[in-house]
Amino acid sequence: MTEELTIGRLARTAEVNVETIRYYQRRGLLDQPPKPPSGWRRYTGAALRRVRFIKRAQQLGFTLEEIKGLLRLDDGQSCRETRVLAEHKLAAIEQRLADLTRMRRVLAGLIAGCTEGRRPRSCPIIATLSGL
Amino acid sequence: MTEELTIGRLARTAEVNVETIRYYQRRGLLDQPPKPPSGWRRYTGAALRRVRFIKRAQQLGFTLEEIKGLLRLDDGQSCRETRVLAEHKLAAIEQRLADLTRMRRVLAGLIAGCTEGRRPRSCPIIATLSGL
DNA sequence: ATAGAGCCCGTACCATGGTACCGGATCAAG
DNA sequence: CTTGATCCGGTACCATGGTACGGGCTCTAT
Repeated sequence: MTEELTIGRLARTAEVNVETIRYYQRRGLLDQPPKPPSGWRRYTGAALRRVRFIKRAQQLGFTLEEIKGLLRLDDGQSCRETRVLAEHKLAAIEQRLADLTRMRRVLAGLIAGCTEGRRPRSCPIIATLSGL
Repeated sequence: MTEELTIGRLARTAEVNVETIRYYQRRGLLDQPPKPPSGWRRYTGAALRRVRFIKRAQQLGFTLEEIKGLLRLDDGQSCRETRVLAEHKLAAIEQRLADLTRMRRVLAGLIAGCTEGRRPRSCPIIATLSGL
């Protein structure tokens, strides 16, 4: 019953468009379940989890190609290769974290400055950001 | 001399394509300096700083439209409006930081698990990521 | 058993952020 | 004063990540 996932249900549950599911299948990020000789395809909870993973990874800045790479690791049993890839991703994430942290500090400082009622000649945001 | 920035020099210095400079001008993110009656346009250090700012903001996940919004704040003297926009950006950044931090924790844990030489039936990365 | 919602498959279209290419003008070095 | 690099302006094209649509088939609820 929980397994009565048609493509539409799957899409609604994962909060994506049906077309997006099909697109992921075309892109090879998602298996297309076999089609019963005449009828509708049925998807499992695994497909749902996979779609959710794709969306989450995307929000973190991974491209579909990168995500495909991550997913492929599951099939190949090369744990070492997986680890290397994961380490690369980790390094990338840490770089992004550092950048964002810097940006946050600058923005928070600017907002504080504005709030204090200082009345700079021009808003300091661009001046400051331009020279991070 | 430092101001002898033709579009090509500007692009090379900012490490972007000449076409990208033109594109930013078309999109209204960058002013096109006046063209001397017959000759090449000259850019100032301000343009260089602006291009660098755009690239940095992009790396942090801002779209060109959003960046345009940030830059427009400089012209309008509405410090209050600026602050509100900056606060929105700050909130967005903090959300991204939280997501990335979570991702980092998960990835680091997985890598540690792999490194320990545990020999799981299948690489645990996808299984784990799918259920963040 | 029939209406209407939902699936299937293929193809076309869209927004974003660029890149490439063109013919012609301009500049700078030798 | 020529030659090769670069600029100008315009238009065309590209990759990514979808979204829309249309004609036909399948389910399910009444």
